[in-house]
Amino acid sequence: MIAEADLNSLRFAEQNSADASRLTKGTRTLMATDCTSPEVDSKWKQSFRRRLLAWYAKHERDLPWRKSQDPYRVWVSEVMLQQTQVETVKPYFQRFLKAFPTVKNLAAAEESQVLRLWEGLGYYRRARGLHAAAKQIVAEHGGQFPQDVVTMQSLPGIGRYTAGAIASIAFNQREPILEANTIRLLARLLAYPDDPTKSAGQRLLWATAEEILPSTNVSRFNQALMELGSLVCTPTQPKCEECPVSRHCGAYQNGLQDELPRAAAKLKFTDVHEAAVVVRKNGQVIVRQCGTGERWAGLWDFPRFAIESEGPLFVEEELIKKVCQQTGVTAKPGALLTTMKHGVTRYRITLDCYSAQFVSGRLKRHTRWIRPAELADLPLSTTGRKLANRIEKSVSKN
DNA sequence: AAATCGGGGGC
DNA sequence: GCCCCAGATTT
Repeated sequence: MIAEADLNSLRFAEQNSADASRLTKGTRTLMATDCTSPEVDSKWKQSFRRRLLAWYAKHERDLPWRKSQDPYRVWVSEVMLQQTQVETVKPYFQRFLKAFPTVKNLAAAEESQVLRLWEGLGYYRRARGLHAAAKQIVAEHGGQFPQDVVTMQSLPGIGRYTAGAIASIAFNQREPILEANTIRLLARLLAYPDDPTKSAGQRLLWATAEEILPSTNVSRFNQALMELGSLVCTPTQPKCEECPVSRHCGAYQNGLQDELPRAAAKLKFTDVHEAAVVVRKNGQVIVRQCGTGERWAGLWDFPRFAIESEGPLFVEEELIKKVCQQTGVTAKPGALLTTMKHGVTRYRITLDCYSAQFVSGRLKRHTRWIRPAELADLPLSTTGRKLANRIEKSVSKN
């Protein structure tokens, strides 16, 4: 472990103002504001670009969204890749593009179908935004994907990164990107001593991402940055001996590659106890569609709520009351079917799944009876799907 | 500036 | 268990 004093002793620490024109190599500043000739930093950048692109020519992965530069494909892939790993996205991307090959197909789709294909990817707001944006592109841009980043960022789900990614990757525009891989890579390159995800670091790294861009080949350059971050400049045990730009890297030159970037503060989890209830009547069960503003908006779910009370009797009472509140129906809770533990952002949830028998009452809006087999057509949350599969099994056994 | 939104995979 | 992931949006 390197002491904080060592990190702060880096030349970089003195330059914490957002000045991306100071790219460090070792302890020397290559782009000093005062006396360095423009040629030096120009050479540094040229060398960096050339080595990066040469490396990428050898190591570029064959990813499904790289088969063309169709902005629609790039867009869908970038949205799916937000906070989601490449390997996870691959099969979703293939299915999605098969179902909706063009922006017009997507715009014409039912939202439930879009969500069904998104099921399991998480952050379902992305799917709703993608669908809404597709409609907007058809309505306002004649089905043609907009080419400038400002217009792109007016579309739901497209922020600074995604706009820069589409503009550069699909249209080869000189627009910077900054995301998980390149935050890590650039933070090491600059030997940035603080948490690079905080606002000061973000300002600096965005400026750096812009500064190092070539004037041509931006599409490949930005992808190469991410690829290098993903394959070589990894979070732990970076493969610096394989890195084409280790000679440009402040962290490596100072032996700090295992210490940087500095980790973000850990967020604390809150334990929550929830229940989901399978209310049965005549071989059907109750599901409800989550409304706007709720978690999982647009998805369907079993009656589900937080459990406040302790002890089986009190819990049963609470189940009855909250099922009625949510569905309008009175039901008698039965067996505990299963318990699942899962995480939703900052919550650690213990989910108890109960069976219950319909007693009386009529369903509220956005709530319906359904045969378990038909649940296959509805978008559910991951835990909802697991529970649904369990029900179908027990039905087919009986 | 900080909180919120999910879920899977790696170690 | 904990860390991490081709971030965006709201407060």
